[in-house]
Amino acid sequence: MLVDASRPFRELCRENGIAVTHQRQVLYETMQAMHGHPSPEKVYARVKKKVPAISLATVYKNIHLFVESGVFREVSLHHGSVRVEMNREPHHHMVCSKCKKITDIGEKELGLQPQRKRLPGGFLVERYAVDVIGVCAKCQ
Amino acid sequence: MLVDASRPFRELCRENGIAVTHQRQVLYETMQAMHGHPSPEKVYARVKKKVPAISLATVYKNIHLFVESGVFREVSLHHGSVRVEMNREPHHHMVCSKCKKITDIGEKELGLQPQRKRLPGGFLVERYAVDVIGVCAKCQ
DNA sequence: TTTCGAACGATAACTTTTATCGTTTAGACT
DNA sequence: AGTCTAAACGATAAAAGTTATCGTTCGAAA
Repeated sequence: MLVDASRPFRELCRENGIAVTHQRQVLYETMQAMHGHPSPEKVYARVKKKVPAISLATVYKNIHLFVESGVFREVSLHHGSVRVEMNREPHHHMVCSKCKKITDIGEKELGLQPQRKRLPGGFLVERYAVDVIGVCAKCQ
Repeated sequence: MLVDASRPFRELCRENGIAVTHQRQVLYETMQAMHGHPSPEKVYARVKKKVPAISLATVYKNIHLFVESGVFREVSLHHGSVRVEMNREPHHHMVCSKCKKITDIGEKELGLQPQRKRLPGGFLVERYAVDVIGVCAKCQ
C-alpha cells in the first residue's frame, strides 16, 4: 500500500484556506525537493517535467501564494528595482514586511558587535549587512 | 568667487580611472543631494531637471560604474529575480561580491546573539536577516 | 451530480535593465 | 589651439522578469 503523500499538503492548504489543485501540489513537492535559492524559472523548469502543461504564470501565482501564506520565504525582500545607498554612515536597514519601506538604523543603535573575519568554507568577510524584518509603526 | 565644486569629483574620477563628463558630474552631484534609497528612475527624474537631454541609459550605465568603483553602494545585492528560500533551518547568507553566489550559514555558526525586539520609531522586530558580504574561497 | 467561484493555460502587456549603434566628446599628443 | 582616438553619449530596440487579461477547466460544497 502506498503512502498518501498528499495528506500533509492538504492539511497545509486547509490551515491556510487555499484550494488543493494538482498543479499546486506538484509545485509544492517539487520545491520541497529543491535546495538553495531557486528562481521562478528554475522551479518552472523542474515542475514542467512532472506537469508538462503547467504555465509559467501558474508557477508565479503559486510561489506568491506560498510566500504570502508563509509556506516558503523569500531570500531577501524584492524592491522591484536596484536601490542605491545614500547614507554614508555605517548602518543597517529596518524593512517593513507590510509596506516594504526601508528605514536606516545606525550600527550602534542596532547594537551589533563586530564578528569574525573568517567564516566556514574560507569565506573572507568584507562587511555585515543586516536587514531587520518587521512591522513599522504605521503598519502596526 | 565661486567654490569649484567640480574639484572633488575630478579627483574621485582620477583615482578610479574614469573620465569626467558633464553628465557624470551632474549625476554624481544630484545623487549626493538625495536621501534614502532611490531607484534609477528616481535619480533619472531628478537629474533630468538639470540635464534635460540625458538618457536613461546613461543614468543606468553610470550608476553601475559608480557602484563598481565603490563611489556608491547598492542597498542589497540584486539577484535579477525573486529567490525562494528552501532551507528550513534558521540561517543567514554569505554573499560573494565577485560571483554573487549565495551560501547559507547556520545561525549558530555565524555567532549572532539575540537582539532587541523593539527598535527606534516603534519598529516591531520579526526576525533578523544577515547578509555577510565578502569573497568566497573560489574567488579569492 | 450540479453548480459556481477559484484556478488554470495561453499569451499580451508591463516594468526594469541591457545591448546596439550612429554621433559626440574628453583627454592625450602634438 | 588643432587633431585624433577611444570612450561616452542619446535614442531606441531588445531582453529579462513579472503581472494582467481572459476564456476554459476544475475543486469542492451543496
